[in-house]
Amino acid sequence: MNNPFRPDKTDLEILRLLEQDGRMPHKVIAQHVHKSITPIHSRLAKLQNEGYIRRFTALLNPRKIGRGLTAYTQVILKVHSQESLENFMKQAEKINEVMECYHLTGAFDFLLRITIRDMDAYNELLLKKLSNLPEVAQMQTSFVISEAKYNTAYFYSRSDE
Amino acid sequence: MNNPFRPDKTDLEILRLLEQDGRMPHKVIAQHVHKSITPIHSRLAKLQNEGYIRRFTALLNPRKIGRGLTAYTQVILKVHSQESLENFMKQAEKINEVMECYHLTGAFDFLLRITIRDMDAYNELLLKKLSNLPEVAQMQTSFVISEAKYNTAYFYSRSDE
DNA sequence: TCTGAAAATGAGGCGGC
DNA sequence: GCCGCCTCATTTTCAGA
Repeated sequence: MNNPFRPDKTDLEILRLLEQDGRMPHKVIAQHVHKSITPIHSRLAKLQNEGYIRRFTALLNPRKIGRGLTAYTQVILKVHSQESLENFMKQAEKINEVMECYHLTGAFDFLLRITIRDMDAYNELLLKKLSNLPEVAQMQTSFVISEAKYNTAYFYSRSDE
Repeated sequence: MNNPFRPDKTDLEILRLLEQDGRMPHKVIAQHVHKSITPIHSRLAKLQNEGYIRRFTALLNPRKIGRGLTAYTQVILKVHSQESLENFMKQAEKINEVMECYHLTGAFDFLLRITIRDMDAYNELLLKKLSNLPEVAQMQTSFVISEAKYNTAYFYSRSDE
């Protein structure tokens, strides 16, 4: 009954390998962890059921698909009521160019990661959408000059180019 | 010879589907785009060769694997020479907890995304590694209270929970 | 470039240890 | 909880239009 699942070393190694290559065959994983395919299969099912793996995905190259400009925008709200916070988050989520939105401690309230084609497109986004968000008191935007590191793998530090 | 590859609508749809599910079978993709399996296979090979797909990966749940705390740290350097910038980037890349590092326009120089177990672990990281980076003049850190949106898919806005 | 089909490889299920 | 075998699904290659 009360048997909380805790991944062992083999489970963590499976996660590490799948972070490196989400399509690695079970056979290859099995060789790495010195087991047969069957336990890989059952462990993987368990890891997914327990929510260790959010999803499998293909990471694309934003430059190639017209999203070459990345902006980080700091937002300060006028009012910090629950309603105001929730409204802002709801609006931000709906904007496709906003890839990430975090509520933060510190000098400002929210940090947005925005990816978009170019500065002209950003200008349009700013005029048509961002500047119309009613909860916002101040916004300050910085643009990414270069990406020194971008890594989604917790168990394996790898800088994708 | 000079025949630059430009993805057509079918290619973009394949990318969109693989962003949603990096393990979607070619057969299922084929049904979505009303083609047979063979062209899916060859188009996918081309998209990978041309660098449209960076890689396939499993996105993990950071809370489950002891990386429940996320920090965004703004860094200002003392000196802005090429050497100083490059040294800082090299050092930042080497720190496993630094998942992303960007050189930015604006009021500060770099933005770091740091994921780590908890505040005690952050304290240790700060004392042992971050505060020893010689190029740094100022650092200001904000911690993530909540993640309103986290999306890696450019063609399909989806907020992962 | 596509369709259709064959060959090779991988995934998922079952009994036994 | 693991192994080996079996069956089914998927991937990859190939002939032809």
